[in-house]
Amino acid sequence: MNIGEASKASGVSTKMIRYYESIGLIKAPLRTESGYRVYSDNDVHALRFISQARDLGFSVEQMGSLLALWRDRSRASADVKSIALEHIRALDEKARALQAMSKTLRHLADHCHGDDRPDCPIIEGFAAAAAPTPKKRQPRFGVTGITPDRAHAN
Amino acid sequence: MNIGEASKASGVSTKMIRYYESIGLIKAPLRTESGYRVYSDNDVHALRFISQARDLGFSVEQMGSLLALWRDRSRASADVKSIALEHIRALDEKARALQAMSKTLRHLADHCHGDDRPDCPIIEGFAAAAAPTPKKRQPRFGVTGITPDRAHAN
DNA sequence: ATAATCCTTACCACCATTGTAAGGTCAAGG
DNA sequence: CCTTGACCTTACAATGGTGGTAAGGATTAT
Repeated sequence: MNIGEASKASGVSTKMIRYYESIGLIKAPLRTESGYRVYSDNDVHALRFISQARDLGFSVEQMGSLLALWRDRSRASADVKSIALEHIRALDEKARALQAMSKTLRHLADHCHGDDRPDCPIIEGFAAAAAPTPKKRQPRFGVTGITPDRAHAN
Repeated sequence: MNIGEASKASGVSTKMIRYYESIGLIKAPLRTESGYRVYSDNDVHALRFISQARDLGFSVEQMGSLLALWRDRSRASADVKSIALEHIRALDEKARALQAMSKTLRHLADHCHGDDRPDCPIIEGFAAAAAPTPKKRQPRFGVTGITPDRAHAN
């Protein structure tokens, strides 16, 4: 299986497959005479694993630990479990934060008339809410799906 | 107010303030004789607005639209509302996915012996789960709080 | 044989953010 | 008045993931 097929089979772009290899997240596969990477079903498996974990919000770095455990089957499954539990906690926490955001937003939206009067509390809420938060910003979040109408246009 | 004070007052780093200015998200402030940026309370307000929106997961691009609405109070609040609603939807969806993930992980963890036998189903579950998802990857998520033990070490 | 499609590497761009370096400015204290 | 330290200025690099592009070789299909 060459990289294109592996990509299709795993849902990971060829770009990212090579990238993951380059940072040592996956091991360098064998090559054909002519230098083509050759992947096994197992590799695809790993890629799908990665894709999955990525979707779950694991950073590439975090996946390193997970993958290490996966690869080295002799590692104690207790390790896996504890890592997983830690992730679960982080996951839940993130979901909670997300819902809090949603709730805040919804609350504001509920009090926004939705007509053409410019006194929508969403914006006031935004502007007024936060105490100067000197907390270090988390890695960005990007809940996409909003069409900005004039961003960067200045 | 110079940039440092504005930063402290708004919770936005001086770096980012300059960055936001450079991409036109905020307007270039007046300068002193010697070139120092001078900010007003209003500017701090806007910065806090940005900080807030950022925390809620709006991308800088998205904030462009929000900010435009904020600045131009005559714009229909319906615009704001629809943007917010769309964001809420995305937020909820993400939270849902996160919880599904957490649930899966927890389920797997529950069936992981936690001893030193290497047949922990977490990893198998991960690897097996996803159908090849050719969906374009969302901006990353960053469920932080896990210490990778050997990432990148290959 | 040739064309189309794939592969390879090597770059560059993006976003949001932080860091660093080299220099100018300001306020306080000696 | 001069030094010191904290601030400001710009400019440039790096980060993590990801996408794009280009130049050249390999494979496949016609």
